[in-house]
Amino acid sequence: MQSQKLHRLELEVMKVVWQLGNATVNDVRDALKQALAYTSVATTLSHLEKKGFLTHDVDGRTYVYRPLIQESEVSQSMLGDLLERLFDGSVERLVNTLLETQEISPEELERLRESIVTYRQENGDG
Amino acid sequence: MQSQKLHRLELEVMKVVWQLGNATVNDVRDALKQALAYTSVATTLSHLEKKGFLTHDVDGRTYVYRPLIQESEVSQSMLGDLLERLFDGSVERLVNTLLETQEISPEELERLRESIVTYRQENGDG
DNA sequence: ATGTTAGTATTAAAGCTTTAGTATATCGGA
DNA sequence: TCCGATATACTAAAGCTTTAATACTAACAT
Repeated sequence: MQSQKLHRLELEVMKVVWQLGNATVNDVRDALKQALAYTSVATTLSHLEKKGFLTHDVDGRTYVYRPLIQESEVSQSMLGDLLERLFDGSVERLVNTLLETQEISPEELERLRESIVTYRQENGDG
Repeated sequence: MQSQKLHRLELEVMKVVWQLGNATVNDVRDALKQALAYTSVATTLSHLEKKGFLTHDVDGRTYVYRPLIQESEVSQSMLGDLLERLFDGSVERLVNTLLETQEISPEELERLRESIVTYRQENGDG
């Protein structure tokens, strides 16, 4: 697996496949918000397979694609990339930017705090 | 200002200009890690100016570029975009991904916790 | 058997960023 | 004044993703 970075359309297509578990061209096409020609979707799936993100099984004439990489791996990779490029690797700066710009409910803030505390405990406090 | 999303090279160039406050083509060229022809940097600066991210003053024959947009605006915009596209807008999922994948020191974890608590207090606790 | 339909394979156009060559202008020194 | 150096302007090639047309193939209904 190379870069684990996906472009806009590639990511949207992968999201559908992740969601459905496996998917044909038509499955993906139907699930996409964006209206695309059948062949556009097929080409994108081919690309993703060539890049190693997907593979397919054959069902009659039809290819049934399934992921070879987890959504979490891609999310981690792309988030890590943005962290470096935009925030010079500073998690603190990134999180503070989120706090400043996103509307976060008190409940979610509390869960965030708990996540951090839990994580801190699990990984040795000092 | 349109999309506030910058591509790889555009972002690297803007980072230099933000850092220096203002910059000539040579200033940017010297500061970039990547070796590029003078004209490549000049073209990129022109593009950024056409897109409204920069403007320039004239000093003799030389253009001195300066930002028209703050780094924080771009960071916010691009992070928000990733949040939507990768985490369906869930700050919690994004932050948990950071906790799982990034090496965060106990000190930084503590500062993160404090940021969240402070932010929660400032915005009405429930 | 055969024609229609529904797949995939192949090819490439369109649209974008990156990269840089060439042309042109101007400043400054001999 | 004239030449070299250095600056921008203009143009476009290279490399990439997105998009889709066309060609090809096989299944299935009649």
